[in-house]
Amino acid sequence: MSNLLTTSDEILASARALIMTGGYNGFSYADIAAVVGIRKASIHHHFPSKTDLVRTLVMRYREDAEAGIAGLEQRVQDPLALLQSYAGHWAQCIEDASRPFCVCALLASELPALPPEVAAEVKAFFRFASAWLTSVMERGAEDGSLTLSSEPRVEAEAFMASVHGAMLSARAYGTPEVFATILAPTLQRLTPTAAR
Amino acid sequence: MSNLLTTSDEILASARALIMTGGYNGFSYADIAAVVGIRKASIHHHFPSKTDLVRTLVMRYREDAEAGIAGLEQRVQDPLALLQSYAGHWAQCIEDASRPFCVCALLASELPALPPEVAAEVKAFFRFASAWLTSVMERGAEDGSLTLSSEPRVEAEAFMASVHGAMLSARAYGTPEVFATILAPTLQRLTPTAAR
DNA sequence: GACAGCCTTCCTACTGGAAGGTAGATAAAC
DNA sequence: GTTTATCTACCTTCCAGTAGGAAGGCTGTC
Repeated sequence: MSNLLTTSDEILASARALIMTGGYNGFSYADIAAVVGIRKASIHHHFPSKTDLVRTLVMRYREDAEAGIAGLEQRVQDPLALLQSYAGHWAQCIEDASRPFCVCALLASELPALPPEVAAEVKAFFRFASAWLTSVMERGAEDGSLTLSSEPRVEAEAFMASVHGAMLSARAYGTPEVFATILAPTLQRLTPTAAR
Repeated sequence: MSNLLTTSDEILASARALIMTGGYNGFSYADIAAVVGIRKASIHHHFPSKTDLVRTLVMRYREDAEAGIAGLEQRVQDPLALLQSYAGHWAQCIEDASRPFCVCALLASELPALPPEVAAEVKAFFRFASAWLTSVMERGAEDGSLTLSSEPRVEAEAFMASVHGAMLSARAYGTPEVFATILAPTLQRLTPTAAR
């Protein structure tokens, strides 16, 4: 086995790509098998049920996000720059079509139809993202690097909603630039007048 | 037939409710049959294929939205009040769980996996909503009832993104109030300082 | 008014294929 | 020699969709 990725990782990666395009009910074990190059039954060896597979996938997705955020926080301290990096990250993912949609945003839209175990993981992702953005808003309000017009918590939720809504519009119009176009004024509003 | 709704209308209504909870692949003809109280085959008489059914449903959804907007424009002239009514409409729909999600927002998230005919109708809905919101922003900028920080087009896209993102968050957290919480600062930013 | 033919709507019964999942064998790895 | 990973073969259930027919209503003609 000269491969860098384990089979289980390949299964997760292809499932993630498939979910990003069509959601939970938009892919099957047969689809994954075709991409990875193994048989359906072999997938069941790694993930007994589809629920197991997607729950693991979402857990891993959140862990990756947590690691990404931790890394970002080490490189960047300024709250405004953090928000810009976050938005910029997604702008790039959408524009180069590498990760055209947030897995958890897509799954959240079909939340009532998801297996409860998966739904719980999706909710956990939202809570994590919200908590991080709230902490960024709090730091920005404190050191004056962000101009908030509401409490940090509300500002964080509104920011996350803009990101998700902008993703949706970019997909609906088929024009990736729309994402950056929508985020630009959102970020500008948070920028102190002195820094403009 | 003492019924007020035709069977075809009942089929469309139950399909709409089912799509709102789980998207295009989240329901089947059998699900509709169970709700409406007829057999699967009878649905095929009204809508030969699932694509036909959903395309018709989205077309009708857009027509209803157009009629709703036209009615609103007759009752309300002030641009800010129009935006407030629009947001308030959704806040109510989400809070009383009657229409907990926008059909087109949900379908847009799975756009790449939809039949092309359905995808085209979803895109048309986004274009309509965007055009209307842009016209509201333009009128508001002209008569001073709205304070814009970008061009009307951009402001309209950002507003729509906030609405869709707020819907998603309300669903993800399972707390309908989040929708209004997110929209409040968005509307406040558009309100002229004198009117606050 | 009665009948004939047609149209609409719904039915039962079915098809082929895809879904998620299982049983059990094989072969290499530890 | 047990564990791990994969396979073939199969199961059950569900899916969208079809065939063909029964019931009832509408309409035109005598």
